[in-house]
Amino acid sequence: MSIAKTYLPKETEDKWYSYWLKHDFFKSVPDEREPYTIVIPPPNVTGVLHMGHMLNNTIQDVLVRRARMKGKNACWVPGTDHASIATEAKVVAMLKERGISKKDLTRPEFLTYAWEWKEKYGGIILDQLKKLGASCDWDRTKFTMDPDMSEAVIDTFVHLYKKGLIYRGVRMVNWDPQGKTAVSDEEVIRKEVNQKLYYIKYEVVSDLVSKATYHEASSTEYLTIATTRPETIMADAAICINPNDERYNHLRGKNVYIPLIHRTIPVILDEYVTMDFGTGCLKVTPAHDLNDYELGQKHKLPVIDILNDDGTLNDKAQILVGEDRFAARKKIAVLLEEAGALAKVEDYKSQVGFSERTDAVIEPKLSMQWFCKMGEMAKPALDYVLNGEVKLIPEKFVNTYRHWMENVRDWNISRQLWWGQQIPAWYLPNGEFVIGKTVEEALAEAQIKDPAFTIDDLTQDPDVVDTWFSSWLWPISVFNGFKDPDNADINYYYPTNDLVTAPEILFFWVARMIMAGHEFKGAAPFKNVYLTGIVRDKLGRKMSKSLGNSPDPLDLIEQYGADGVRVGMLLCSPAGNDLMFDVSYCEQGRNFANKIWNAFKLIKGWEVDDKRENPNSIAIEWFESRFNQALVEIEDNFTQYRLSEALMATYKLVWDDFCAWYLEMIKPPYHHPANGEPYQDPIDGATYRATIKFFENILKVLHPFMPFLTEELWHDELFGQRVEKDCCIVAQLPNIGEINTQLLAEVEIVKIILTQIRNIRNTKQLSPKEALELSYKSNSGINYLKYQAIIAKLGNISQFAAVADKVAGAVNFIASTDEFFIPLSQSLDPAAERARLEKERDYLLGFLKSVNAKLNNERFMANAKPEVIEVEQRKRADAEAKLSIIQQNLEDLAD
RNA sequence: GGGAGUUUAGCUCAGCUGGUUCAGAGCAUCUGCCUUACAAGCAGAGGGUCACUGGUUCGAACCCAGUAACUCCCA
Repeated sequence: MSIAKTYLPKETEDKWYSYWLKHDFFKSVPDEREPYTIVIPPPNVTGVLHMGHMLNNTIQDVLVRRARMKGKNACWVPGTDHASIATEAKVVAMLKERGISKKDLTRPEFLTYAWEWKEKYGGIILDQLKKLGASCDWDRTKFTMDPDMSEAVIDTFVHLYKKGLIYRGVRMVNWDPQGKTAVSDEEVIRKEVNQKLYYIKYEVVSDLVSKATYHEASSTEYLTIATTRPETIMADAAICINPNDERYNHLRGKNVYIPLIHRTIPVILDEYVTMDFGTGCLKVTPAHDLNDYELGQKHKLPVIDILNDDGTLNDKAQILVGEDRFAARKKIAVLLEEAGALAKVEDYKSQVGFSERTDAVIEPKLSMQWFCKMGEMAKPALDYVLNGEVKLIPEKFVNTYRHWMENVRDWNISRQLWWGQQIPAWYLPNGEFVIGKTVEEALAEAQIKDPAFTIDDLTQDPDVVDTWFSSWLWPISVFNGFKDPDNADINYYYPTNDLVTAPEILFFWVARMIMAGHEFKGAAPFKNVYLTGIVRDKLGRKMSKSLGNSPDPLDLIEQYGADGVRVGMLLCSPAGNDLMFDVSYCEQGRNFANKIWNAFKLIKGWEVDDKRENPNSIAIEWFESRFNQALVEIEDNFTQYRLSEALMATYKLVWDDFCAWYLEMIKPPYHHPANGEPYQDPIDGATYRATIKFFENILKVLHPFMPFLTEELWHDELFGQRVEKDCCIVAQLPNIGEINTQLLAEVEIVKIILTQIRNIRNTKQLSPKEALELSYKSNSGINYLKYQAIIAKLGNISQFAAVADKVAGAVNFIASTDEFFIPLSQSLDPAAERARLEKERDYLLGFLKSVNAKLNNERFMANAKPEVIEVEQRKRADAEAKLSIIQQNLEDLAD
């Protein structure tokens, strides 16, 4: 059977993924090995795979696969979160399509539909991850609303309530009128919006006579306020001026009428008001603005809420009742105009909050919510990061983290939704509430207050807790660490090792997981947090569905293969930096896979002759050293979580060192007899076996990056018979062996010699087929005879000899401090030769000057470290040696 | 307005404690090659005022101060 000309991912990916699954290679159970654990950042059940997931999960899979190959018991726990708001919105939309309205359903009916939806769509994203090669232990797949996970949430709520860390209070919340729920500050996206600033005239109440009995136009006085929200004037509780603002001295202690509704409100004084913004008069609307609320509290102003939950005006507004807030804004502007109360309208830009989930404009709204106190919990969570027990990668995020934790606000954990864990609070007929894990427990609590209470007296709070209130428990709850806190899994896997996530949720999620870890396990949930960047397009725009600038990850896999895409993602993803993604990176990944495939094809095609001598011992020894050197680099990069650099080191090892140099060195030559068929020599057994060993080791190193291709090749008969469970995925990474640094350095010089020879061929337009003669004059003491075979083969050199004197009339070049000569039939161009030599001489003279400047500087000699001085001296010696050669050549040219 | 970060080749990025021939890598570009593994390839080459201005130092891409542009977070 002939081997395909290029690597064909489609023929291998599904095959090996099923094979891995069938043999339980992803499965982890506690044993005596060291554990390596990652819990997946659970994607939303509403989601489909996007480029951010691709990046994030590629990184996790690379880390997990590598740990597995280092002999650790690797466990990657997958799962999804229930995403209250997003999912409820999806379900509501689905019902609407079917002509069902949420408000016609009971809570259990609605939840039945929601679970149906989750069962149908909730697993899509996990199935997509399989295409990428994710080696999760699927038997451990969790969902944040699994019964045990929900139980942990409720237990936690009760626990924190009893500790006094959860309370109920009226607060100004970010209200999403479309989702009809409060959202956290972090879920509000601020955008600059073009608005209008309305200048509205409030009539000052005359203190002489009541307006009804005595009205004279000339005596009417107005003050003007500027607002972007004229529809809220009906909720005004006061007008505030700065006590230092002399313009308004005369207004102190007075009252004004709200236009249109003619309600009287006082003028109050507070330094909070900015004198030079607008008119310097501020309308105070405690129900509809956070700052106004605080101002209202301070001055004991009434709170008049004129908005319904859906953003329409209620009857407290008196006018425009039932109108949407934005429609009301337009209409009231007209009404004010007609009433002569609108002084002017200006264009104005300001920040407006939008709901991350529904994109509705957030309405600040007072409501009764449940809160979790953060202050006490933030302190230890900050310490874990500051003292390095939890490492953030890259480190720059420590500052951001600290800033947030030092200014943390209490966490509003209630959501006015049905999809999620219902808050375990029950209200009594008198308005008091009790907390209990179950209604029975709640009843017991209630009966402490009054033994007469029965279950019928209890009404459960209809709200659910925030989804993050589930996911902050994730690293503990996936191992059943709440119900059974001493079980084998949690004891073995917790704390986990690495968490890979986006910086955007450093606070929402990472910080809170650390808090929960401390509170419930007394230990941080992970040791390292690797923060990935945001995937952007090459214009730097964030990839999003609405922009349509995001490729479909599954299409990419289809086009470039999973391995190609994985390589492509990693090539452009330094930790913590956004990455400018472009499909050309995947193309590079695919090309790399193809390169490896072709190296395989080459080796596969060789005929072996065990009777032959091994002519390649130097090449083999060299590659072995080079391979070990690369292993050190790669290990070092992984230790520092520099995954793209680890990949690049691997890439160069394979492409440059193995394919371009090693394989070319050992490749059996072709012969083209004058009469007869061309034929290739067989390869000797020693070289063949060494090469296969190298290749197998390379497959291991590549495996975490390119699992499918490596597994496919691993099972080729080239490597002998494999038993069923002998797979690349569970192979152990090679140990780092000896590195012969002298050999490595000398081969670098040999490479320079070969590059020079090729260069000469190029510039002199000599065919690679035309053999050349090479002689050399060694000053360095390098034994070039050792490398004669390699130089002869790769340079197509027919004669290679040491000479005592320079060869006249030959092209020459310098490698290290040694001189090389190639006699050519064509004569040299002395002018060009001179120019080349002079250029090189000038460079060396300049270089020497700078080195000498250092060495002749007393303060350098006094201050620099001895090894630095040594280096400088060697630099001088080398430069001087080269210069003398060039000088000599120039003189000879002059003769 | 407050805080953090970034700025190095056409693009994406390395450059660790200031000192290796230090100005690098990959991609892209250019030139020449269909050379029996690979044109998704091979061989070679070009490409940079290290954002700008000062300072510290024997020595600065690196340390300090200021300036500019961009990004993010908070208000």
